[in-house]
Amino acid sequence: MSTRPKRKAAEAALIKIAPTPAPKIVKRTKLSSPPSNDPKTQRVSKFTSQTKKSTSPPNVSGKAGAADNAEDSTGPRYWLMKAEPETRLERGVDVKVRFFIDDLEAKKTSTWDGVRNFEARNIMRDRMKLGDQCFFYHSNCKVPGIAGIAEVCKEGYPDFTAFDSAHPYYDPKSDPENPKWMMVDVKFVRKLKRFVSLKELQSHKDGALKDMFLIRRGRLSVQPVREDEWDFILELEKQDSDASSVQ
DNA sequence: GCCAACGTTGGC
DNA sequence: GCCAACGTTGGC
Repeated sequence: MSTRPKRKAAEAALIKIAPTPAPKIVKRTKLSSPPSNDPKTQRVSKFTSQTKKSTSPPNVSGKAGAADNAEDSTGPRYWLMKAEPETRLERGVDVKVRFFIDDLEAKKTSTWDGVRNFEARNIMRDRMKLGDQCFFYHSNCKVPGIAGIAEVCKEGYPDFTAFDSAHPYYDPKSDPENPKWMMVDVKFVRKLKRFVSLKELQSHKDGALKDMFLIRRGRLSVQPVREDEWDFILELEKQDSDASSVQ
């Protein structure tokens, strides 16, 4: 997270956090993801975009856009969350926000902190529900792509890393009384049998994945995945990588 | 490391 | 509320 809020700073966070003051929040598990945009962008789709459980209020702000996935009321809903598996320097300092599928597997669950983009925040705050399935995507690395699957195990709540001035994802504009940033917790489900790279996904950009958010608007760090896209990608997973392309 | 795309900020 | 300047994301 850190400045760029991207993904998983969590770990880093942990690392750093631990030592830091962060008092109130005890639980930080860690992970984070990136941020992204805001409300205006959203588009409602034909699917309904409402969240299903009535739990959450319709936020005005946002729904995520895109075609949204599934979100609707029934059935499982799907998302894609980006994590950065490689270390990244910020202002010359290793911010240690790196987080990848093996880290989640080892930890079992993690916070998805560090997202500093309104649209992504709105998705986590309003639309991600317990049990929703998420592709765990590796970004900003040599071979970007989908590495595994996670599941939402705690719905939106304040991202406490924003309150900690010692944390790389600190945001002075967010305070506990009026949190600006939200996160969810996810748990490890499984790694894909083989890594499905962005390149491979892009090879279907004129076909089954032509509307996929990742392809159309790559920058959003937490984004919806339609059920048909989800299923298609799981079918790709079953094929030989050779068959398709990409490694 | 480059750079295009795009989100955010802030003046007006 | 528009829009230009600026900053970030993230693939390559």
